[in-house]
Order: sequence, then structure tokens, then C-alpha cells
Amino acid sequence: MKAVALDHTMLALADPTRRAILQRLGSGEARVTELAAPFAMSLNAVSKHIRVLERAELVQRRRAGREHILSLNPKPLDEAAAWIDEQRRFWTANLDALERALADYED
Amino acid sequence: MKAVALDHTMLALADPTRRAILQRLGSGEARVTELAAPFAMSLNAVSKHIRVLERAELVQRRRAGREHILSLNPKPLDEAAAWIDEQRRFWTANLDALERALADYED
DNA sequence: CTTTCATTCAACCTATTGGTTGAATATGAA
DNA sequence: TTCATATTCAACCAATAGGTTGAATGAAAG
Repeated sequence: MKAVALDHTMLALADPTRRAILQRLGSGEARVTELAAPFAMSLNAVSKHIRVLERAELVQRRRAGREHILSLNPKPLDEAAAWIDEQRRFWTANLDALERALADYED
Repeated sequence: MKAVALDHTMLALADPTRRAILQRLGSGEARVTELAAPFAMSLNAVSKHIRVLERAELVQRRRAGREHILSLNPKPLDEAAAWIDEQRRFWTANLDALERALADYED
């Protein structure tokens, strides 16, 4: 994943409204108005959040007449998870090496 | 994980400089100057990035004389990964349900 | 004691976020 | 055609991000 794509993905995930929208889309596609309904903010504000999610390619838009139907694209989520997991593996590998070194030292 | 903590974690991860700092800290603790060395920006800028990482509790600071020694705290990383994984499980569960429904429909 | 080194604090700047309201656009329905 | 609905666009605003430079702090070294 290109760095800038990770930037967009992580930034998109850094807001509770957007995370809630993703969660909602997890159970199936929805229109903009439907997505906006639970939130105490204007439709326009939600529309902007959706654009942030689109920039990160976390959601896709399909037009059906005057309705815009949003659906989840899990790939960036996979790639974000992959980055985090890589860090954790690297980190624990180094911790293990440290432990082995300490064990040698204690001998 | 509280929503605001996830906000801070994800936001901290949404910048390549900060991700590089975390990666560096994966192989062991380091001083501020050491962390700043690879970057084409002022020490002050890196100092601010570190504060963002501290707000997310991704790094911890220990003072040793005039040096500040930073180390990784992987817990928020674990929690961010957990959030993402939860979404993915939920999403694939719903996809599976959809597939089963379609299979039933086709019968 | 003075100087150097490690780091932060403070002020400033510009760009971006996250929200608002009001107008525009485009489709659907009467 | 006219009216209502779904959505975006545009302008605006306050707060935050991400960078700069210069001054302050505090510990170490000469």
C-alpha cells in the first residue's frame, strides 16, 4: 500500500462518525440519507464524511437515479490491518531477540 | 477502547513521519534527536509528532538527564487492529449470510 | 562559571477538518 | 409542467495539523 493511501485510510478511520458509517455499511449498502439519519448533524456534514471515506476508497458510490448508493470496500481496511500487524510482528520479534540476549547474558 | 482513544490512535497513524517513528521504535528505544535524524524537517517538527504519538499513548517518554528516551507502547496498536478486525469479521459474516440467502433463493 | 547539548515552549503561518447555511442540480412523482 | 426529493456545490467559520524560527530551560562538560 502506498504511503499516501495509508494516510487517507487512517485519517478516514480517525473519526467516530466515519467509523460508524463504515460499521453501518458492513451490514449492507445504503443511500446517503439513510447513512445520515442516525447523526445529529446536517446531511451536508455526512456527505463530506462520505467524501473522506471515498478518498480513502473505503466506500464506493453507485448512482441509481437521484439516489447515491454507498457500499463498503474492505481492501483498504485489509491493508491498514496488514501495516499494523507487520509492526507488531516486527516489534515482538525484536522483543524476543532481546529476551534471548538477556538469557545468554544470564548464563 | 474508548472512541476518543481510537480517534487519537488512528490520527497518529495517519502520517508517514509518525509511522516511520513507530517503526524505528519497534527495534528499540531512542532519544528525540535520534528519532529526528532521518527526517528532512526541524527537530521541533519531530518533537510535535512525538507529542501526537504520546497523546495516542503509542509511545512513552522516560527522562534520563537531559535526554528524553522514547519507547513503543503497542497496546493502542493492538486495539486499533482489534477494531479493524471486528469490522472485517462482521462484514464477512454478513456477506456469508447474503450468500446463503442467495443460495436459498436459487433452490 | 561558561559553554554546549538536548529538548521544549511560544508565536506565527498556511492548509485541512469538520461543521454550518443557502443555492444549485437532477431525478421522480402528481 | 410543477412540485418534491436526493444530493452536491459554494461560501463561510472556528479549530486543528503540520511546519517554521527564535527564545527558554535544564543538564553535562570544559
